Amino acid sequence: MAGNGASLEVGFDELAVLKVLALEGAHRGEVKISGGDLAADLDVSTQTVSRRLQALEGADCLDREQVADGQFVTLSEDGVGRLKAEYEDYRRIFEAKGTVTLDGQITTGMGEGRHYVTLPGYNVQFEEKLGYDPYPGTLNVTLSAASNRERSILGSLEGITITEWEDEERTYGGATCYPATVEADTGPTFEGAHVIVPHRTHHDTDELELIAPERVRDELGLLDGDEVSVHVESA
Amino acid sequence: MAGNGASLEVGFDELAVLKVLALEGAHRGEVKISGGDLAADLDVSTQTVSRRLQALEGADCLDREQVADGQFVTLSEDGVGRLKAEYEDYRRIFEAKGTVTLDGQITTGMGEGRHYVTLPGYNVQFEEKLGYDPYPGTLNVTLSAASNRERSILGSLEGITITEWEDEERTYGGATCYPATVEADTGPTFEGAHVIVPHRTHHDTDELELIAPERVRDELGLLDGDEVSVHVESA
DNA sequence: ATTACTAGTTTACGAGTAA
DNA sequence: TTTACTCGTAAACTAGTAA
Repeated sequence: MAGNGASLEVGFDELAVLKVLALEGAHRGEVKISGGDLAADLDVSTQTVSRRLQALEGADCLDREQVADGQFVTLSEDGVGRLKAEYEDYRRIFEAKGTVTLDGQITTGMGEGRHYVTLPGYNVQFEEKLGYDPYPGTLNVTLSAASNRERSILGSLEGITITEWEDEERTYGGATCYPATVEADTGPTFEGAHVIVPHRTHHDTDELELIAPERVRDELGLLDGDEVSVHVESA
Repeated sequence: MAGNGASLEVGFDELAVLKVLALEGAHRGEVKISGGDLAADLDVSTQTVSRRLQALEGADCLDREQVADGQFVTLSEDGVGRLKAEYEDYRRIFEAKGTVTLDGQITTGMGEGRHYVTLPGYNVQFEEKLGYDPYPGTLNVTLSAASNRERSILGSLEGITITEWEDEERTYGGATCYPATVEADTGPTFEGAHVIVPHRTHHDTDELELIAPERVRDELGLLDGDEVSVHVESA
């Protein structure tokens, strides 16, 4: 925490400046620009551009060499990295990427899965839409911190929708299924499972639930705590 | 200018919200989220999230349906369009796009090109890196307003770097070359030329300089004012 | 022409509160 | 729990000036 002068934070506004600079080629090498040009592109004042460039320089996102009528700017590795992270986000959004791999440990759920999977309103849909009658129980995986952060990528995949239904007593919420392959840390894999994501569930869980025609635990010889990789595909 | 309540402008901060929503799949259909989750993702307060969602809704970037414990959000065509525009920018930056076409009129430069092209420090590099000894002179094209705006895309193409050099008197700056094909308005084309962009040049010029093994003007029968399309490729 | 400082104003923020 | 108000404060903006 060196006592740097002012706001050296790189927010979305600063990122926009980086992007414009990269569009001019500053990620590839030295590019000459003037604050006025940037100001016009970004629709802000030249003073604001000046400040944002200082912030970016202070955050080691770019190097500058000022001359009489402008400045030469080169994006640093850090700067390009930030842009690349944004780019990766947009790719995840628009290029329905084929697969996502999530890592975690086998865990024992609270038995809810077993109950729900056997309910007729769901079971009929599983047979119809997934093509099999699931083993009465779910394989639960506690995701690693990194994978849990990636969990949201599932939303960008094509899923198989299980619609909500009701009986005389209550309503049962819908869910989305994604084809998945379970790979045990020790080598063997199980194909033909599905990740099932209930629509009405707390977002802040780090558990992934899967269903399959057979009991995956038995097929792969999995015990609680065993590491697995779940390869999720687009439907 | 309808007297809308407050700041309905969609800035980069609001765009960031759109992006997070899209990562959750909101560009594909209804997605359930809570302001708190978004606030955590974006590292801002829930109040700010609330305000930004209102701004995005006011700008017709998304539709919302609020329920007791959160809200269902769907990105509108407008909202997805804004994200797509961003994505296109990032693609231009990172996916060295194959070709760019710039249009303009043939013009007579100030003869500087002829002088520089023949200097030994450059000539040696041309032979080595481009594979030919250029005709002693440059083909100058005054770009149309639209093409001049696209000129910056060149920076995102892979180029061939001509390094700076010096003699006893002074230093000669570097440049970047891009393979190019010149297409005359009348039909004939010349392949095997190169756009040359000096590193130390004013950004605000609307002239494009090309070098080639032969005199392109003669090969294509070009006169000042003739319209040409320059197809620039990635090296 | 630039860039960047200081000063004054506006805008955006987050805490608290209500529904 | 939610979402969205009000309100006091803090941050960011633009205008003007200097280098």
